[in-house]
Amino acid sequence: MATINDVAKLAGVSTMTVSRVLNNSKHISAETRARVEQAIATLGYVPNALARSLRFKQSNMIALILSDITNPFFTAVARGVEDVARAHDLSVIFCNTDESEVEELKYLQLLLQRQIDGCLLVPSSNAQESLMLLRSKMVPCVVLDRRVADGQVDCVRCDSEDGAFQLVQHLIALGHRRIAMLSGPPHVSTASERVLGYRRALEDAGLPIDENLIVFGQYSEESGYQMAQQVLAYDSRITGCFAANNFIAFGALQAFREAKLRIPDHISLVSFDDIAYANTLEPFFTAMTQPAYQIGLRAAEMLLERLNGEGPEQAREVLLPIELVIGQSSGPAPLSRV
Amino acid sequence: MATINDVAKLAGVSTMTVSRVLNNSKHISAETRARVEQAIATLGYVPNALARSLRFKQSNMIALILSDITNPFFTAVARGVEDVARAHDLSVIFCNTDESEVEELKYLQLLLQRQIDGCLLVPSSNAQESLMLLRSKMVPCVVLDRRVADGQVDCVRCDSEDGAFQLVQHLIALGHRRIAMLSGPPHVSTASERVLGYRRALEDAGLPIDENLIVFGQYSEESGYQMAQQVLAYDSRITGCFAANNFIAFGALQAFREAKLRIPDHISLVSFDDIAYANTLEPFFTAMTQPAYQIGLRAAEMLLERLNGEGPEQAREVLLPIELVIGQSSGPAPLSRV
DNA sequence: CTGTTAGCGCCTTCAT
DNA sequence: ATGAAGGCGCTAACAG
Repeated sequence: MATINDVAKLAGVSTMTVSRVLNNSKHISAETRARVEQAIATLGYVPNALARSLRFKQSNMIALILSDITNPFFTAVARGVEDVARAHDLSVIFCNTDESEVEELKYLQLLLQRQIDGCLLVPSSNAQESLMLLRSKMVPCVVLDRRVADGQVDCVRCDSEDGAFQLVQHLIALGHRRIAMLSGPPHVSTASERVLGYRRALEDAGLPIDENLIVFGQYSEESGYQMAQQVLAYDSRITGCFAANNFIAFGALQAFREAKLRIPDHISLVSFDDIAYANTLEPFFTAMTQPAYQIGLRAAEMLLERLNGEGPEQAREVLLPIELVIGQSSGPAPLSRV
Repeated sequence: MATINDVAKLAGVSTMTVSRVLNNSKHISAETRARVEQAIATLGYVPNALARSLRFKQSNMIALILSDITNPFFTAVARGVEDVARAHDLSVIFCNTDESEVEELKYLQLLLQRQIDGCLLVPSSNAQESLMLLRSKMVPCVVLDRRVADGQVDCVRCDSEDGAFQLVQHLIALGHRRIAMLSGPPHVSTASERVLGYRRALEDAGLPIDENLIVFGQYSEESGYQMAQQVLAYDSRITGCFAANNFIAFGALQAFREAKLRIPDHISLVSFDDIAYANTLEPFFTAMTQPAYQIGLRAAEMLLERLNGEGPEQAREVLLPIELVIGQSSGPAPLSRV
């Protein structure tokens, strides 16, 4: 790979002159500039951004750490991030933690070595270790999707508790009384808050809460499948089910089908999801939809502000609106169930 | 951020000694090593990978260039790539081209500046410009999902023509005679090859080919929607439809629903997709499924080999198996249609 | 076992 | 308008 020196040699100038041409410095004679540009072209010279980064102590790379890019919700988030990044010539390094705090910290270590300028983080837990690490290295960070105890970091997310409340209220309004709650990892804020919303909706309606109908697991299809089976084994008469996310909902769907439970005739199933996937003409899932793309976009923009030293001193929390989309997976509670 | 020099000073040794400790060099006294490690810990020192890269002329970063991470197929590919990369301490920079060759080249330029070690590319066209650029810079590349004219590059993909052939054969076996073909961008190999397979299946069955039933567009929902409408406007009696990918299928689904066409009673709809999304108990879409995750995995492994200077001299082409999954979106052709 | 020198490619500072 | 020197953080090669 040709270096700036090769260009300089070929053009018969000093490296500084080449550097000036590259950076559009004013004080360059048109003739020299032309000669340098000629040399650049013939050598196919490409500036070394690593060397540049070393000088400037700025890599123009940011990290996107999330649990699983395979989840359409996070995919949309990632796309929002990438669109902003591209517009600013930032490169995005992406990392899947699979909700493992250990993986998250391992990644962070690697990313700090790579001198990332900033970090977008979907925290795998509410432990603040990652945030403290980033702060100790003065690397700006914006937390996405989830709440963290730490009060000093920007955060873009939706109101999980309220969303859960509305979803369960929807089921209650349809006449459902025995409603299962299949949630994610308890240390993840969205999972615990959705349970809180579930509880509040039941209490609000004066309905009893059966703790055995509340199950925590993983945000995965397998886990959703297992949780649904577990709940059915405990009480086959449930008529409603609230899955804390789309993967859990798919898993539950499987379990219900295998149990010969028709949706929504025998059982209603509601969940959280990305808005894009629910926005069809006749959505199947009744879901609380979140603007995933916007979450990524907004978070990336906020990170950019921090990188530029802009924005208010204190941490900001942005709550993006959610919307209940009613699909075919929820309907009136059946009068009786075996 | 503390540097290696700060550590050296604090430990009262030279920077080289610190470097040796960091790289687990043998010839270090236990006592010195301990002192250095102590200094590293108290300073919270993190080695600068950029400086290291500059020395080694190796960044340990690879690029993943694809059309749209939002497509579950590519998401699964990305996940496969990332899993391999993580296992080898490589970082993945990801880029969406939206099928634009211009974007692709712009990205490539940026990535070359960042000194990526290798590139995984879902080419936006069969133009070889990108490949020639990479080759001129000696950056190894593996092409994913699509065929390119260039015969000197490793490629991991599925057999689109054969898959299309089987899908259309499936429709024909069900009695369908008037089958629409909604494809992607004509310069993308998967799009053109799926049309070829479509043609071959019809010819094989001795059925006439109506060129007006073959439409090219984008691999997007909107485009699928429009193409379906266009085809319906031309001939409302079609009973079968082959969408070249999942997004097109979704768009077509919308259009058919709006036209009050029930699936599969009035019209059968088949497409290509990722295997994970079709592998449910009762899949809705009849689809030719591709092992997306495996494609990413395999491609990343092949790239790794190239990075290590391994593998055969000449280019390899890996064809991964595809599988027809029959869902509820295809059924016997109706006897008559309005 | 440890230190010195030099250089990866680039750019800021100071000369000319 | 152009060039020379020096250093960003790191390590290979060579001392000692």
